[in-house]
Amino acid sequence: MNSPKRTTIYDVAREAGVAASTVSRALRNPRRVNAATREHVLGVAERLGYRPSPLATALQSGRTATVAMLVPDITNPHFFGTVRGAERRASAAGITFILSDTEESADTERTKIEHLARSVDGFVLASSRMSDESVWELAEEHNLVLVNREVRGLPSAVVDSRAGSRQIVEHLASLGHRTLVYLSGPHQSWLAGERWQGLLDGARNLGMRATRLGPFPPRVVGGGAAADAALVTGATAVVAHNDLLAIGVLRRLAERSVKVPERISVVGYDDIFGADFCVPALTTLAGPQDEAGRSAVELLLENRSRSTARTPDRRVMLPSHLVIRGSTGQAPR
Amino acid sequence: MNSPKRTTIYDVAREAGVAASTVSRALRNPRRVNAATREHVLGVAERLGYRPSPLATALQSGRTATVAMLVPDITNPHFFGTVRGAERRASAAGITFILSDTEESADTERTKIEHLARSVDGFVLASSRMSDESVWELAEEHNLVLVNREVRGLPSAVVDSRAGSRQIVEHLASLGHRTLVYLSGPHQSWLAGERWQGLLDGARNLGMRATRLGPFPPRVVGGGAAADAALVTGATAVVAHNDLLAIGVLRRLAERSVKVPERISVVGYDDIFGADFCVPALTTLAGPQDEAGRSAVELLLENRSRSTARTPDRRVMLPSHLVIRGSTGQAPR
DNA sequence: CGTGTCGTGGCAAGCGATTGCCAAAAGTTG
DNA sequence: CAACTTTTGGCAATCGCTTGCCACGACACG
Repeated sequence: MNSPKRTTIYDVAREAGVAASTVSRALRNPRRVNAATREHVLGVAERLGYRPSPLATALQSGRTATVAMLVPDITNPHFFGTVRGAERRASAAGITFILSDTEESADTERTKIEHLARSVDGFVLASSRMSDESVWELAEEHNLVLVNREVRGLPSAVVDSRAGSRQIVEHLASLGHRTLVYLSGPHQSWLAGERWQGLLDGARNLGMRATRLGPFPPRVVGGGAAADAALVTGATAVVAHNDLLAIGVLRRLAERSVKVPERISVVGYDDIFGADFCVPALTTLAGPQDEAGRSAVELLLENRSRSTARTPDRRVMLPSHLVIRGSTGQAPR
Repeated sequence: MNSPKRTTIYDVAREAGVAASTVSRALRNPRRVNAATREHVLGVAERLGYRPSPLATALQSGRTATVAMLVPDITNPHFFGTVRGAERRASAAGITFILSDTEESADTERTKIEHLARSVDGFVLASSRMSDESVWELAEEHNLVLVNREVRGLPSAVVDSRAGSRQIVEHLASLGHRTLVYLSGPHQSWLAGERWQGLLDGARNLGMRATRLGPFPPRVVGGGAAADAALVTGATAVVAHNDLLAIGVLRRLAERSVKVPERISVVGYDDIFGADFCVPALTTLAGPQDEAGRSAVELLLENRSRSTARTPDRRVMLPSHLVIRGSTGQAPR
């Protein structure tokens, strides 16, 4: 492995009979050299199979053409769409994409940022678990864009959960439900707060009663306890923090022979893979998660200007929509 | 963003009253400097919040402490486990993890490798779509480890599909099936070949008849055509290239009111998320995919020695096991 | 034909580390 | 105490590329 020597800009320069600087310019700054020279240099470069060293370029110019995305848990299907969108966008721009798992920990998040800081142009923080202050503080030093999280003055791409949550409530109300229980996600999750607020707003408007339980681990296994807890509240509808949890709930309810949706309706968030073929199929709030990832990278790219001048905080808010399936139905009477 | 100036090794050197080289040694090569000086330097470095520049280090030393993983399609749940395992392992070793999607294309694969070559210490190629020759050729120049793919003389980590496929056949035979049809995956997929061979072997041993159909796109949508094609063969059991396809088949069969497993049994591969809660739950060949990812990175790390001397080809073969669920049953008579 | 402008290309100084080589200091030995 | 070895720290080159600055020639203009 590792060829003895890769061809450098100097090899090209020598072969083409010009200075290294000219080669560099021919490559990066076309208008700075004579068209003819440029052609020639490009030809030689091609012939020699020259490939620039991203490292050297980055070291010198300060631009790494790399972005990193930090995700609390790559295992969680919730993030698949976002990761995919971000990767695609980066790749399309010829930007290297680093993916890192932060294990649901704010500390790990901070550590990784510090660690990667010099190797990337910026970070996409998906559902960051850090406090507002921490994020804000880090943003002083690093180029950050948030996904599904908002912090005063920082660029972000979020899928609207509030309006979506209100849609959920309206949907439930239209089916005759008068009470709902929200099975909350992680304590530090901004999204969980948003969702709850949206539900609360909606409930208030429609005169429904909404209660919150949890937090529960936002995974299938969390659904057991969540379902049991939900049942004792007597609510006719449960809204789970995400589809994973909702699927867990569905499973537990089936175990306990509680009919869905006859006896109780279940709603999730994210419309992950599988939400359409679990039984009953899950009513869920779908959103363009990959679009969020895409936008985030885009914002990052815009921001690459090294000016300390904060760009007018760019925020992207993406609409969500309710996908109605078999897990919601008329409230029992 | 981007603080005006990050502290460099020189800042530390000045502040500590030593030469830059000493600082470098204190950090990397402890035994090369006096313990006292070392303490002092480390203290100053700490106080100044010094963080080495991975770029500079890499440029000089040739080691980037970075690995890249190339995946045909990050969207495909099949790879989630592998990606996760690889990311975890890299992260644990303090190694930066680059993830890239090759869009099921051998060309993209090659391009990306070429592009990243200078920025990484090696590549993990998951289910590479390149020809044996291409891979072999690239391996001359780059540090490669394959996942779920074998090429003469190259290190690889694979989940055993052959033995697993035989298990599948045995299982089906024990249920009285006499014929099975394999719904094949992508043409260039090595794995598809392995699986088919395993099925064929098994069938031969047990006197069953096995036929192959396809290739089909290994996604849920591929299941429609696949199911229809399978039905006309009259086989009582279908083995789909992966769970995605199997789930698509299940769905199509349900649409056509073909009872599973009464009328026909369905088997998948991978045991992806959802395989346990689709209806009927899917019998599938499960394997430690994350283990494969983990091992691959490990092999890469071992190989980092820049010696051109090929290390004794390390291969890791991981056992798979059959998970039997509701989609397989007694053959109809 | 002198002078001012532009268009091009080269020189050389970094970017932030690592490392071979050398020399001074310290320790060892007879 | 001389001669020698070992420890320890510094100098400076190097990795491959970018870019500010300068110089040279061509061309335009009066």
